[in-house]
Amino acid sequence: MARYQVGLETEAKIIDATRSLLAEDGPESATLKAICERAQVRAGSFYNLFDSKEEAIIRVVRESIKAVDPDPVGAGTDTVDDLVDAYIQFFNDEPQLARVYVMTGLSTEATGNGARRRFLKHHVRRVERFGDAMARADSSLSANEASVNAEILLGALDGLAFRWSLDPAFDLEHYARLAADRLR
Amino acid sequence: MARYQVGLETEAKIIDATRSLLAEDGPESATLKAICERAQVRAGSFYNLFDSKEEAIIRVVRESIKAVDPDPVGAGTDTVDDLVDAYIQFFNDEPQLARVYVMTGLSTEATGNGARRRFLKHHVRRVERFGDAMARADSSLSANEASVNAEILLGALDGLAFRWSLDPAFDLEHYARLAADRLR
DNA sequence: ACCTAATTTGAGTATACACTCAACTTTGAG
DNA sequence: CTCAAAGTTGAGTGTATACTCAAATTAGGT
Repeated sequence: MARYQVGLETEAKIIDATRSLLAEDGPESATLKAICERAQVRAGSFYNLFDSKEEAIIRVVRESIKAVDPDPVGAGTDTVDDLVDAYIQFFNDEPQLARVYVMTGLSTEATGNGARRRFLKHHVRRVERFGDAMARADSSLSANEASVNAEILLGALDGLAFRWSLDPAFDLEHYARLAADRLR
Repeated sequence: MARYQVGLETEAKIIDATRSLLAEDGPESATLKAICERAQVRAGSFYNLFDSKEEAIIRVVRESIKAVDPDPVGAGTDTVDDLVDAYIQFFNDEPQLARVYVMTGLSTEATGNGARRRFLKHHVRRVERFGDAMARADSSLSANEASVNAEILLGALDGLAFRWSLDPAFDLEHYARLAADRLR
């Protein structure tokens, strides 16, 4: 039989609870008890929908990784500015997911050891996209040079994003644009 | 009565064990059991020397924060290159501590909530030092401009260091120098 | 209205964790 | 050598954690 509406809603409540907990205090605080309390659900209900706590956390982390780079199969038409704008917009529009991205992406806990590999793969993909955009903008750039430049720019963006996660008052948008201008 | 030699040695063994565990797998894996096994010490001995597991971890984290910026009361004579060199040297000479610096600095777990504040304070101090060096090198720079530039350069360095922690084959030295050249 | 499968419940299990302590051993200054 | 303090031991405590399951309830297609 197909799934019921209530089940889908419960699932959404659990994911919402997990996301907000991860964003507020990191993976350490996203215990089963905390998730269930916030979602207004009992443990048995959780395990009727998820195989493990990890599963819920990984879903949120994947969601955040996906959100930072919304169109990974882009036809290769976006500019560096487009990509930087998308990055900034992600932090403006989805600060909760953005915090999850920085905290769990950078922490390698709670999501087990595979998280490192997954995040690295994601990073390599992004370097490619940025590198392609850079090569398109400056035809005198070799593919390798473009890739190096992309690596540096992405390093700077991620470093500044971490800085923001330490102190939400940090004007990420301002600094990210400055960094992008100088590392073009 | 003064402390015995054996006690000091045990303390060192515990700190060594804690540091290597933190460097290998992050704070999550640095359990009391793991620390004691690696240090070849029983739990009671640990608690004869440390008030809590936290204490040992914080000692190592402090050690790493200190090592990244060895002379914070410098007489204001170092150049940006000096500072970047010191950063690179830290990662070359003390890769274990460097991993702890990146992983725990960026993760905010295991060391409680105060870790964020402490790390931010440390960061602000470093921005000042880099900013001062930049202002010294280019007298046309206002204090504020120098501080902004320092923030961007440090963001890039930290982002690239994180990249290295994901993949030890990443040539941090190369990229860090390139970033420093372009963000001077 | 009926009936099956989806969903919920909450008490219960197993385990890993940080930490304690009373008895014992070792250290090293006098 | 003596002896008090420093250090060690390891079984034991309490607690938080992730996870289970049989029984009860609810959803929704027919």
